[in-house]
Formats: sequence, structure tokens, C-alpha cells
Amino acid sequence: MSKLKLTGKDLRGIGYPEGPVISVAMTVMQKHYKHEAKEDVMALLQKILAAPVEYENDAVLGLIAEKLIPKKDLLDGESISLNQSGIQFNVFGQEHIEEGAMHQMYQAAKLPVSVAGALMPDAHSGYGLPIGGVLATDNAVIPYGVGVDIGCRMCLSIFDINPKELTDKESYFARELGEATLFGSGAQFDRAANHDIMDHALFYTLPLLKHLHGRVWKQLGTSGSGNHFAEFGIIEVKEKDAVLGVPAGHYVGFLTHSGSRALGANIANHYTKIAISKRRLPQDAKNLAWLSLDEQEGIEYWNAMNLAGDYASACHHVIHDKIAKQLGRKPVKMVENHHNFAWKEIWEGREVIVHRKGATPAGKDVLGIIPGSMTADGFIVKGKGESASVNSASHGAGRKMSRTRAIASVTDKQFKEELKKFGVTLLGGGLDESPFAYKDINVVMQSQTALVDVVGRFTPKIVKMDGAKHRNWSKKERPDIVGE
DNA sequence: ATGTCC
Repeated sequence: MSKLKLTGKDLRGIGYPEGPVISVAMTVMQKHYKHEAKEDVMALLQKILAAPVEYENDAVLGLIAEKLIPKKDLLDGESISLNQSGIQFNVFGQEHIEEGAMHQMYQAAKLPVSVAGALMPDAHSGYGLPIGGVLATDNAVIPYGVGVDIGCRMCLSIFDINPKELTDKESYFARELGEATLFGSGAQFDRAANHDIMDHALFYTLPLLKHLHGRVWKQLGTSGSGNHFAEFGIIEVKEKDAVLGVPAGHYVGFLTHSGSRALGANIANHYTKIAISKRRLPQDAKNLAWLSLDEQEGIEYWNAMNLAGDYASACHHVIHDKIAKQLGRKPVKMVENHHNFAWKEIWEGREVIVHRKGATPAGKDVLGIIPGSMTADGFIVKGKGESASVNSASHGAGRKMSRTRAIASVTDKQFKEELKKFGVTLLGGGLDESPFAYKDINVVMQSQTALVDVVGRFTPKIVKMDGAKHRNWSKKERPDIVGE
């Protein structure tokens, strides 16, 4: 049985317009019509193009049809000016923050919907709101104020196991770590894990999510790429904190950092496009386009974002449950938090939408995790509820070097020596994620003593990240030779 | 961050 081969060129050839419909049509046909003859598929695609409204309610073809039906409200987006002067916002650790991130935050402060904001000491520039940016708005949600990896988060399990076992039985822990999750862009399991989240009604009602359901399911419990990791380390609790509730002592910790994989990325990109077409902002602020929580698309985004957050959480839980089962232990405590998300919160007596894009929630007595790097300690923190930071803290050390610069300026030898110096075993992981690429977490923590208390410390010992394997990459794309 | 339609 020959498999359907359909290209963007084929689609454009029969008159399909440039835009998302091309990829949607390719994905849909290759998934649901893969064994049909190409001429039949092309004829069907032509019919959909000629009369998309007739296919609008088709469970499968409706996905293509809806991209071909012009949406009136998308065609006449309103033009919006930024305010002359923005809201005041506080910057923590300003001396460490690059100019680009400051500029992005100034732009965000001038949005007509902005109420309050803050910049965390690990801030650096991103799309829309800077990474490390916190923005509270009035009844509006900014998809790129949350970020592409919706629900990117930390999860820590604390096991009452003597940390000496980590060094004594390193190969055992390394093997368990290797089997607990999958890394890599596009990584998915052949056999999907089970979790109630996959029964969520939105997967069956929102066209965008319908066609993602299968892939999203197989990605449950995977970790993705970039700065995502899973690691074993030593937890030190100096004295028992009432909220953390863990007695003073040393423990084995299992810490994960990952998000909502393809699900969140698709939701973010879909709704930011809608926001951008509905609200035309000046060029350098255009990625800050928002959706109102009173309009259909805003409500849809809000619900989908919450689903992506729950899914990201489920992914971590699948991984942590596996580890607990493999170790034959129940964690004495789990701590977890989103750091790319938006919440409805009360700020200075007023209901606002708080976007934290690379920022840890730090409301009064709220626990969170701020990781360091693969060799630097991370911290279990307890929020102080500081209004000046809109109840937030940093989400890590922050990058000091771009990926390209890290790859160009750090050698494998230096990298290996650094790992050895700290007694860290690394599985996967590239130069772009080496400790040299990150700011000093201790300096960052010093800049936010007013925001959080440290209630525990995590020292990484066995770290797993996406490998620098360059599987299908062309020479041009291989990061190890970028900058030659 | 994501297998980024060519």
C-alpha cells in the first residue's frame, strides 16, 4: 500500500492560499487519507476549496474548511496605540538584566490593558513579554505574555533515601532516570501512558485540539528539548519549615523541568495569531497582542491554556509516579509550580490577570522551585507575597550566553572538567546548556531576598537532558559547528 | 519552546 505523498506545492498548485491552511490540509490528509489515491485526495481538496462552508461541520475536513472561511472579525482588526507613559514596574537585580529585556518590559507597560508589572533578576528578551517578565492586566490575556511553552514547570519529589546511595548506586539511578522519560523535539512514546487529562472535553470540542489529541497523548510523560531536564540530586533541609513540612536532613530529590510539548506550542501559536490580527499594535509591540476574556477567542484561549497547564502537570506526574514506583518509595513531599502561565489573582485589592513568563509564583507562603544549572544548586522557596514583584520571583538563573555563543566559546574539555569538579554525571546535554551559559544563581537569589525565603536546597548529581545528537540535522543546522 | 507546509 503506497503512502500518500502530499506537498505544500501540490496544494498551492490547486489554488490553496498561503497560510496555515497548507499545513493543516497536509496534516489532516496524511493522517486520515493516507491510503487513498493522490488524485482522489486532490479532487476532494479542490471541492473543499470551492465550497468550504459545506465541509465546515465535518469532524475531519472541517479543520481544513475553517481555515478557508474568512473570519470577518479577523479581517478588520482594530489599530491600537500604546499609552504615552507606561505603568510603573519594579526591576529586581537590574544590573544583571540586558537592555533588550528592559525595552520589552517598557513596551508591555504601555499597553492600555496593563495594570502592574515587574521584571525578575533572571530576565532576558523573548517574543512579546521578556522571559522573567510579570504583567498584570485588566481582563485581558496575552498569549505571548504566557509564552509558547504553556505550563512549563518544575516538579520535585523528595524521597527519604540516604543521598549516599546516589553515589554508591549511581548506575542504578542513572538507568532509572534514563527510562523514566523521553527527551527530544517531537519525542513521543510508542505506547501512550494513561491519564484522566486525555479525556478532557476540550480535546473533543475544540477543532485545534481534535487533531492534536493522538500526538499529545503519546507525548504524555515526555520532556522535550532545550533547557528541559530530569535529574537526581541531594536535598538539604537545614531546618524544618512549617509550610514545607519536611524535617531537617538530607534526602534524595528527583527534579523535572518541562512543559506542555506540542499541545501548548500549538495553542500559543494559534491564539497569538488571532490576537495579532484582531489588535494591531506598533511593530515592536505586536507580539503583546491580547485577547479579552469577554470575547469568544479569549475564553477559548483561557480554557485551552488551562488544559495545557494541567497537561504539563500530568506529564510531570507520569514521570514522577514512574520514578517512585521504580524506587519502590513514596515521596515524603512533592513541590511543583508553573512558571509560564497566567492566573486570575487579586493584586492590591483588584482582580487582575497575572502573566508570568519565566517567573515563579511567590504569593505569601506559596512553595516553588528555582533551579540553578546542571552543576549549580537549585532552591525550594517560599513566597513572601511581595506586592512590588506582583507576588513573583525568578524562575532560574537566567542565561548569560546565547546558545550559539555558548557553543562557540566553551570547549568539550572545559565542560567535562566542570561536571567533574561538581561531581555531576550528565546524560545527554550539550554545550549550549553547560553551566557556563548561565548566570550565577547565588547572585540572582541575592537580588530577590525580599521576594522569597529559601526553605531547601537541591544539589544536582545525575542530570538528563536532550542529547546533542544531531540526528536528522543538516550540517548547516548542527549547533556544534554554528559560528564556524 | 516546537519535528517549525515548501
